Amino acid sequence: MQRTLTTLDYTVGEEALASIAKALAHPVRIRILKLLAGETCCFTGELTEIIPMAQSTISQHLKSLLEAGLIQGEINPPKVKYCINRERWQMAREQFSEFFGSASTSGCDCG
Amino acid sequence: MQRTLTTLDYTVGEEALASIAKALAHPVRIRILKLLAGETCCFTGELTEIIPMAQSTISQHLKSLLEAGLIQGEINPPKVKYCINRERWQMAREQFSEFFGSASTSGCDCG
DNA sequence: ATAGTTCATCGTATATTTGCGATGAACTAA
DNA sequence: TTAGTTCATCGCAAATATACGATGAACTAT
Repeated sequence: MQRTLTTLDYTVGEEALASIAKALAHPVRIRILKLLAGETCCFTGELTEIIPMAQSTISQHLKSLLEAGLIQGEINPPKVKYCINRERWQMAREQFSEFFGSASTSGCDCG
Repeated sequence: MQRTLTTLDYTVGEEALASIAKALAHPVRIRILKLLAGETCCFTGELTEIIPMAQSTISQHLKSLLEAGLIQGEINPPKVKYCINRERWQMAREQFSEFFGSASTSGCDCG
């Protein structure tokens, strides 16, 4: 959107974390990732059979996961194999871990 | 939206994780959380001074963080103090940790 | 060549998110 | 009472997200 008058510039870390979080912000994408993560190896469009959603919709979700870098695909005609991008997955894991670890454990008098 | 014909029912965990991820899906909310997390104690609407955004916009972001349970507020007239909800924060941390830990580390032949 | 399979992309409709200014509620200070 | 402060909420506009069916690209099999 970016209609903010004073251009707010975020750090790379802030952008990155928000970007990954956005990719995780829909339950069906969580499910897809869990399915892919559970496989010893790759997975394919059996997703279409498992998940009761239009094929185009699933393809769209896969695209957003791809763009977030959380998964990767390999065209394997006539199919396409998708799997977790282990490297990025690990990075994401660390980013979240660091983020959640940043809060001081000392309580506050709120609430 | 929910225009899916076959009602897709997600698990509680899927919904919960997606819900928290949604709250983290905007860089300004990441920044707000980092600010709150960095304080030894609570924080207030100095956010409005630190972050170059309309007061109403910040208030809206705070609301979504509240609804996600990640922060809590205490009315302290004429101000309002916000702080991290340590309990929910810890829960979120564990949920993400578990989620990211679920992927088998064995590589795949994709990509 | 013809038909079938698998998948991405386009176009469309609707819902949600994001941002702002304006207003009002709640309280304090004078 | 009258101002002033702090914050939430409303109403609006624009951008994104979500879902679908339809179509097309790429490849296989016959």
